[in-house]
Order: sequence, then C-alpha cells, then structure tokens
Amino acid sequence: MKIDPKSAGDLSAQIAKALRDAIIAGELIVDERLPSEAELADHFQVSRPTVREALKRLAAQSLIRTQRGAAGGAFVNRISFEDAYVQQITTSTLLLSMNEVSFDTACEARFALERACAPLSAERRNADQLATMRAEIFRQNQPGLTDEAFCASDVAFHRALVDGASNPVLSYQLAGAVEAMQPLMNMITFTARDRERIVELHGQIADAIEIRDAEAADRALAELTTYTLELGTKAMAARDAQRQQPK
Amino acid sequence: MKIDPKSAGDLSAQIAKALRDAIIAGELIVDERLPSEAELADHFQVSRPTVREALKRLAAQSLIRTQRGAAGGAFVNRISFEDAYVQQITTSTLLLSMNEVSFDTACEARFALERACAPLSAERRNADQLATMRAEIFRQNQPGLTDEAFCASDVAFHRALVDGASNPVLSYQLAGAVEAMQPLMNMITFTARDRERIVELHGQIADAIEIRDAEAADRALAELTTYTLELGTKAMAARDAQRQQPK
DNA sequence: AGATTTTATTTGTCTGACATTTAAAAGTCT
DNA sequence: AGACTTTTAAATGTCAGACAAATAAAATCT
Repeated sequence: MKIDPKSAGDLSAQIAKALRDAIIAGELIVDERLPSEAELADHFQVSRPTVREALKRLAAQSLIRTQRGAAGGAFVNRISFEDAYVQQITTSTLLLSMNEVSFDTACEARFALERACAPLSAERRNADQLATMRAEIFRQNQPGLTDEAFCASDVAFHRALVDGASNPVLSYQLAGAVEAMQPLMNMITFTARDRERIVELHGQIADAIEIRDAEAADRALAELTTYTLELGTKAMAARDAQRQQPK
Repeated sequence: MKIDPKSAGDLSAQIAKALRDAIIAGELIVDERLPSEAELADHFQVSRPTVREALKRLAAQSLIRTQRGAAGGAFVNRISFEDAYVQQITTSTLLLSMNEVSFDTACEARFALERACAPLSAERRNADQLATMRAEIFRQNQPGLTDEAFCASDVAFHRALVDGASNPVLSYQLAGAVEAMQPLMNMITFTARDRERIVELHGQIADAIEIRDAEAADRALAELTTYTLELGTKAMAARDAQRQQPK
C-alpha cells in the first residue's frame, strides 16, 4: 500500500514523506486512524523511535494529531484555518527576516494584496469589522503609545479590513503578508506627524468602507502605500547612515 | 538561556517550541550551530530520543538542517523561497481539500490576489515571462490535451503572470493561492468551447501585458474570473445532480 | 442495572548500545 | 617541508528493550 523507495534522506524523512503523500492523495482521510507505531515500525521494517520521528515531523505540519491510551493513536488531522494561519505567519516572518527582503518589496506585496481585498470588504463588511477598525483608529490616536503598540494596532486594523471581505481563504493568505511585515514596520520610528497622517488615512479607509465606496477605499489605500514606502525609505536611509558612522 | 516552562504538550513539543522561539527571536542566527543532541538532552534534562523528536519537528518546518559527522550537528536554516513555496502549497492544498471551501470562495480569493499582481506585471514583465505565457497558450490550444494537463498549463500561465511582477514575496504568496486551486479546477470537465473561451481570455491578458496596458489586463482578468466562476457553478451543479441519482 | 475494578492497548520517555559519516589530527613517505 | 594516507574522535542515524502514564473497554462487584 505505501512502501518506501530507496531514495533520499534519513528513514524518518522517507517514512514521513510516504505518509504525507498518502494523506495528500486522499488515501488516508480526515480523522482516520493510522496504524499504531509498532505496526508502522513492523510495516516499514524500522524501529519504533524512527517511526516516532517521522510522526513528529507530520505533527509539526499539523497533518496528524496523537492521542494516548487504549483507543489512541495518530489520526489524520483536519487542518484548521487557525493552524494554517500560525504556520504561514512563522514561515513568512522567517522568510522575510532571513532573506534580506527589502522593505519596499515586502511593502509593495502587502499593499497590493490588501488592495485586492478592499473592494470586497467595501461590499460585504459587517458592523463588527467596521467597529474594530474604528476602535483601532481610536487606539492609534492615544498619546504615549509605543511604536510597537502602534504597529500592533496597525496590523489589527488591516486584519479587520481584510476580514471584511468575508473570504476565509483571502484572510488566510493575507495573514502571512500582513503579520510578516510587522518586524519590518517595527524598525520605523514614527514621529507624531507620521502617526497623524497614518491615522488620517486609516480614517479615510474606514469612511469609505462604511459607505461601501470601493473606489474611495482604493484611493486611500494607494495613498497609504505611497506614504508607508516613503517612511520606509527614510528609516532605511537613517539606519544606513548610522551604520556608517556609529560614533 | 532557553529554559522550558511547565506548560502544554509533550516534552518534545515544548523543546521544539523553545528552540523555535529562540530562532524567531533572533537568539539563534542563520547557520549557527545548535548544541549537540547530547548537550541539548543534558540542558533540558531529557533523553536524546526526546531531543531528536523535537529537532525533527523543526526540520519538518525547514527551521534547521542537520549534518552528520565530526563537525556536524543541527544548524539554523535560512528558509529559501523554494522551501517556503512547497510548505505553503501543501498547507494550502490540504486546507482547501479538508475544509469544504466552496469553489466560489477559493476562486474569488485566487483571482482577487492575481488581479493585484496584474498592474505590476504589466509594468515590469520581461520577455521571458511573456514568452512563457505565449507558450502556455499555445500548449492550451493543442487538441487531445487532457483536462489535467490543461489545468497544469493554466497554472503555469498564471504563475508566469504573477512572476512578471518581479516581486518574490508576491510570487510566494500567490503560489499557495494558485496551486492550491488546481485540485478544485481538476474537478471541472472542460468542453472544447470552454477551452476556446479561456484561451481567448488568456490571449487578451498576454496582449495587454505585452503592451503594458494594466487596465486591459485587469478587464480580461475580470472576465476570466466571471467565466471561471460560471464553469465552477455548472460543474458543481452537475456533480450534485449525479450524487443524488447515481444510477 | 449501575458503579467500580481490572486489563489491555497505545503513546510518551528513558537507557544503552552500535552503525555511519565526516572533519580534523596523527602519521608516513618522498 | 610538503603531500598523501591512516587513524581518531565527534556527531548524527538507528536499533532493542524496557517502563510510565493515559485511556477505553471488559470484567467484576454491589
């Protein structure tokens, strides 16, 4: 049924791949119980620790869950949107932080995707999502807010905007793009004037979403894109200058 | 430095989390060598197999790579865009196939994101990407092509379109959305007329991209969206009808 | 019948050992 | 001295066997 060809990597990686392929191909369906570790060890002709390493690999991808006890075992897991979120966010965050992705590139991607959501959000947003946007704008106006808290609120605002599209697939895809930007955004020091301008644009977006005006929302988002790129350019220039003369 | 609070899950999950957090926080930087398994076991006061399970979890997420031998060990891995692609695609694919996401929802998300790329692609596409799009259109015109091959070519066409934006972050994000749709698209049986219409729209998109006309590209993509949604609705209706009377 | 105890199954963890790989150290020859 | 070969040590990969802990089902008792 699922053999193990002599190919690449350690045994646990090969076994994990065989099981993963079986799940993707639908040979193992959701909530189905895998054979016990002992049975798998026997089937693949390896020891139980090796099987366990393979199973832990799958568990790390949320492909299976395990349960102890008599009727326990490893079960094919239905990947929830929550699971997928957190995986996407950690992957995206590390991808950006480890690959010298420029602020511009990441920023462009984020806002391009977000503008794809805006028309849908203008059409479908409910009162809750609008209220969240307003609440985050209010928070962003509080004096004494740290830059990090300001950024976190910014993320919350934009997530509410994205969620307004009422499309879980879009929300999932955007989660990575928006959240992964946060570390980069945190490198920016916001002046009072910067914040004022951002909050103003957030207000314009919320207004447009409220009256379901897709075009106005897009215009405001476009302006926010431009402004954020400017801030990023300034911040990077300042950082580079400091790097050359660190006295 | 990195202790292990009494909290949730098995030991290997806790240890994996501790190490993962250290990597995300930047305490362990790219290409840095982790302590050996024996040292980690000693540090966390667990046995070596438990440490190994934790490391395999991290390896499954491409967070570390391991090397055997004298100067071997586990090293913090620089996640490549390639690694991130395949992870995103498997996660997205399973997410869609396991959660009864409607064709409409997935399709809407995919084309919304793709339309976000189109203006950038019109502006920046190079000759290579345009040639790929033309080649795939040519392939799609071949008679006798299976539905699966047609879909695969469709994916290749759209990936070329996305890659035209020359933004690796966008390409990465879109990879999940486009590829994950393929199993759903494969449920559609394309008539000759369907294909003709799709290829015609692909041609319009390529023409628009060639002359760098962002608006024309958007219009064609919008039409393709509508048409694909229609096909999906028809296919789902046909499938449901067959399900009720499977004689 | 219902509550309690026992039992069997399964994952979680540990110990100790050996195999394999690999780089560096030691040794050897020219 | 320098280049080649051999040895060694360190690390991961794998195995075997054992016990602990959880848990559901079966058996037992009231």
